[in-house]
Amino acid sequence: MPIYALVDVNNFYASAERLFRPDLARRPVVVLSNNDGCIVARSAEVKALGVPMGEPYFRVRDTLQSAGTAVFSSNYALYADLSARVMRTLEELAPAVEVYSIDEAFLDLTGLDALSDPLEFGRQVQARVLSDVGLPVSVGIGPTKTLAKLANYIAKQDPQHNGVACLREPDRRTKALKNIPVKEVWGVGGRFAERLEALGVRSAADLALLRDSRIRQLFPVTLARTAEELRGRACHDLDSEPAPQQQIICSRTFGAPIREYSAMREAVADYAVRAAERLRGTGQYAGALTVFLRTNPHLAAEPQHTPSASSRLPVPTADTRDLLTAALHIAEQLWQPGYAYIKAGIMLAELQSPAASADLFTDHSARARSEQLMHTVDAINRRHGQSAVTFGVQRRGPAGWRMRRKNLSPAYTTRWSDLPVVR
DNA sequence: TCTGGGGTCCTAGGACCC
DNA sequence: TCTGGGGTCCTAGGACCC
Repeated sequence: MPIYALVDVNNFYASAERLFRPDLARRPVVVLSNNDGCIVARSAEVKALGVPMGEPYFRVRDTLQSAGTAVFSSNYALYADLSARVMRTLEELAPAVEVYSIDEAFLDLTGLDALSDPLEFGRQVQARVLSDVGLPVSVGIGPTKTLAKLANYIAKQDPQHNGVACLREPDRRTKALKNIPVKEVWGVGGRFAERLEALGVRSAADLALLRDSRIRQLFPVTLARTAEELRGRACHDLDSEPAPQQQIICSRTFGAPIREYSAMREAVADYAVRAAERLRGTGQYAGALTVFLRTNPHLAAEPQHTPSASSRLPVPTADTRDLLTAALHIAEQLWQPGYAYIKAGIMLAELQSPAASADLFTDHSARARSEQLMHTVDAINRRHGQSAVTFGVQRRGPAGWRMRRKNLSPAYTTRWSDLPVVR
């Protein structure tokens, strides 16, 4: 029988901010989304205040302030680096690891000796990550990924567990699942939960007991798999080598609305350049590109415009110049004066390997020159900072549309000038 | 004043083909 | 009044995840 663990970092972004700020150990901490818009991470103290995940910051600003909360803008350079360190440690502890998100990983523990005592194994994982990286993790263990996720939920729910729980034994499982709202099950979101509750399915145990034919009749097959996993039969294998990415999206809300095309052009160019960098990072070429613009949907009284358009690239490419040309061409067609746009974005699709996109008519020497140039640009920017080399249409320096990040912490671990100093 | 960003999978329905 | 059936591909929308 397979056995999985789900390990995740507690309140990851908030814990990451605390790592280099021991003075914040007992203070409430929140981290905001891009543009300092929403709450995306909360320390335990903030959760206790009843501040929900995803809440717009301006609505809870006063509450947070009077509790003496330390507020941070998202610092992805820091989180990505710490995430990589956590994953490296996990890879030393388990034969196979699937990095599932920036702050969590599934471990395949099948056949591991440590499993005679799963809880002890979980405690070892906690201790190792804490000593290697300095971050607190929780560990859930179960015979399927869905049950490992649920065990992780239980581990966090009840302080008695100290962040480790196991759902391997069938009879313990039946009891535990009764107390878990169906909404907490991995794969059951708000919509499905509502419909399930209308059918009288309130707990994870209820879902496990729901007849398979009934589920398939009313829901997509994905939910049938989820229920099967709750019953202890694995439908999802560990995916330690994920399939190549299918699309790349680069989009941002602006720091202030854009009313002039010249500013939109700068923004779209900026996003296209970033999307292209990320594309090259995957080693793939893009065959199609979409641009979208959006006004502010929260301002119902204002005129709304949310145009988008795609085009297939003449030849699949990872060259920033090609992607810029295509993106700006579309943006120009989408643009209509008289609107206050608050967001724009680029999507790259039909990603494919360079080999797959070459044919009889491919100009291989032009391709080689393009690859070399882009490689050089990327290398310089990696070494000297993201905008050491920019393209003509990109704006250098500040602009009103750039994202707000008022409370950004230093890039402690990835930039020499930001290295923490001990006095 | 202030409401994130980046992904995947599934399904239904239309277009098209034989 | 009559106007098949079945297959494949694509797209849009909706659901989920973090």
